[in-house]
Amino acid sequence: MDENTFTENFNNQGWPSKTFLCYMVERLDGDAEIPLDEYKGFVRNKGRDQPGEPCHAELYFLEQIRSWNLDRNQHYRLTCFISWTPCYNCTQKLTTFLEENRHISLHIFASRIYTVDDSGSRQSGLCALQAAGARITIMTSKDFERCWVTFVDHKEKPFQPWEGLEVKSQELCDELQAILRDQ
DNA sequence: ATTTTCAAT
Ligand SMILES: [Zn+2]
Repeated sequence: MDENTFTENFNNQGWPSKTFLCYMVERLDGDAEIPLDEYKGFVRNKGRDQPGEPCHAELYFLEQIRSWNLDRNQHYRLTCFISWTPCYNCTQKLTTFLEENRHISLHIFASRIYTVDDSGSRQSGLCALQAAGARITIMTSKDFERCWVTFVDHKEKPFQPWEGLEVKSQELCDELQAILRDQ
C-alpha cells in the first residue's frame, strides 16, 4: 500500500467514502506465533463508482480466507486493520464464518466507527461478532504504527502520528466500549 | 457540487 492511500484512509479524523482492510495471518502452536507471510495483503471495497455490483471490503476478505483452505487441525489468528468498522451485514457474515471455523480467531483493529446503519442493528451486529470470539478494538497510535510498518511502502520512513490521533482514538474507544457493553 | 462514514443528495 502506498503512503497516501494509508494516510487518506486510516487517518481517524477523515471521512473517506471507501474502506481498506489490511490482513495478516499467524499460525498458533502452543505459545509460538508463526507468521504466514504468504497470506499477508489488503483489499478495498468496490464502490458505486465502479462497474458491477458494489461489494464491501470484508466480503472480499472472507473470499480470500476461504480460498486458503486453512488446515482445520491447526489454529490460526487473523489480524486485520480496517479503516471503518464492519456494517451490520458484514458483521453477520463474519460471525457466521467464525462459528463455522473454530480453528480461526479474528482480531479486528478499526480506525473509525461506521455509523450508517441504524444504531440498534449495528450494536447487535458488533456484539454478536464479539460473542463469536472476535476481538474488536479501535486502533491506537501503536496499532497505526504496526499497520504502517507491515503494509505501507514506507521507504524506511518511520510512522508519523498526526495531530489529535490519540485524543480521537480514545474517544472512539470509549464509544466502542459503550456499544459492545450494552447488550 | 456538497456534505462528509464501503454515499447520498
Ligand atoms: Zn459491510
